[in-house]
Amino acid sequence: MRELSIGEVALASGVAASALRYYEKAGLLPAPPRRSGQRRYDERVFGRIALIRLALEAGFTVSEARLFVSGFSADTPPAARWRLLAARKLEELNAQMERARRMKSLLETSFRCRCPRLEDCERYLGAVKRRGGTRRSGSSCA
Amino acid sequence: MRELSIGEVALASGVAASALRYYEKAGLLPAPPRRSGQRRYDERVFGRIALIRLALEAGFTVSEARLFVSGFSADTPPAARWRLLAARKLEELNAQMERARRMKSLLETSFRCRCPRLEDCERYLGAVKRRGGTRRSGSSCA
DNA sequence: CTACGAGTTAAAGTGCGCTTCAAGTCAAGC
DNA sequence: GCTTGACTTGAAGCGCACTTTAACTCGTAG
Repeated sequence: MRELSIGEVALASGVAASALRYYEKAGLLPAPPRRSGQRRYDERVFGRIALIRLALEAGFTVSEARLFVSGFSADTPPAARWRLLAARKLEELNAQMERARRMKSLLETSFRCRCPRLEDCERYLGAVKRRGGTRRSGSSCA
Repeated sequence: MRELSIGEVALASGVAASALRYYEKAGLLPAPPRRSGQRRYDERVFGRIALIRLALEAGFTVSEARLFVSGFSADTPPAARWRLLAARKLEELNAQMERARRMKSLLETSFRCRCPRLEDCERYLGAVKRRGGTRRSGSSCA
């Protein structure tokens, strides 16, 4: 199990060294042992980093991600708060997926239609908003 | 067709008046006619606002959204750039949905498992990352 | 011994999407 | 005439997630 410098971890993970230091200060990454002042990581850090990136890219704020990874790593589990966060985030993820789905559908439709007027496609948007299908409204977007 | 003040539009749309002014300056909303200096909107603005909010909430930047709505409204259509943006955004939306799906799956699983150690669940995360299923890895997370 | 590259810190800077502020205009009501 | 409240503008401020900067310490190579 090699010991890795912050530069090596940055290179291998694709996350900048400055971001890794920032995550550490923010309580997302545990402070690794130092060799003459320099951080030495072991390979398990990659799992943690992947977890952090997934959470952040899924829309968690840094402090939400902190609670998430700390609750997740089960030392001092603040189970109640963790579950509350998880439940809230599940709803947000559903909303996010729904929005992405609607936007995709709108983009795909307007990609292939030569919709002459904004209004027509807004009517489509309205349809998308309410029913969410890829079906087309009777009135527009040939 | 009533003429609406910015305050009325803000109230009805749920978007702050300051944000509406910002959208106008940013070229997302057309500048409406003024009555003694004050903006007067008609109801069609709500469609535009919904379009803008959907795009922004789906992860478009303001300038992407500007291209999107302007290309969409078909006066001076910069079709090539529009289609390029649309294609790129479709990919991003797919990535976003995939991330949301993975995060959801992780959250749901760890919600109901009393996973004792971070590593085990990271192994699960690895499984989620590679295969993306809700299936469970042989080794962890009872 | 010197120079170099990679690391260290605290603090300041960045870009985005707004929000807030300060100072002013306008129409309506008393 | 005066006040009130909603509006106007440009400019400054904010929160977030980092990045950049400045000044410094190490270990290694020449």
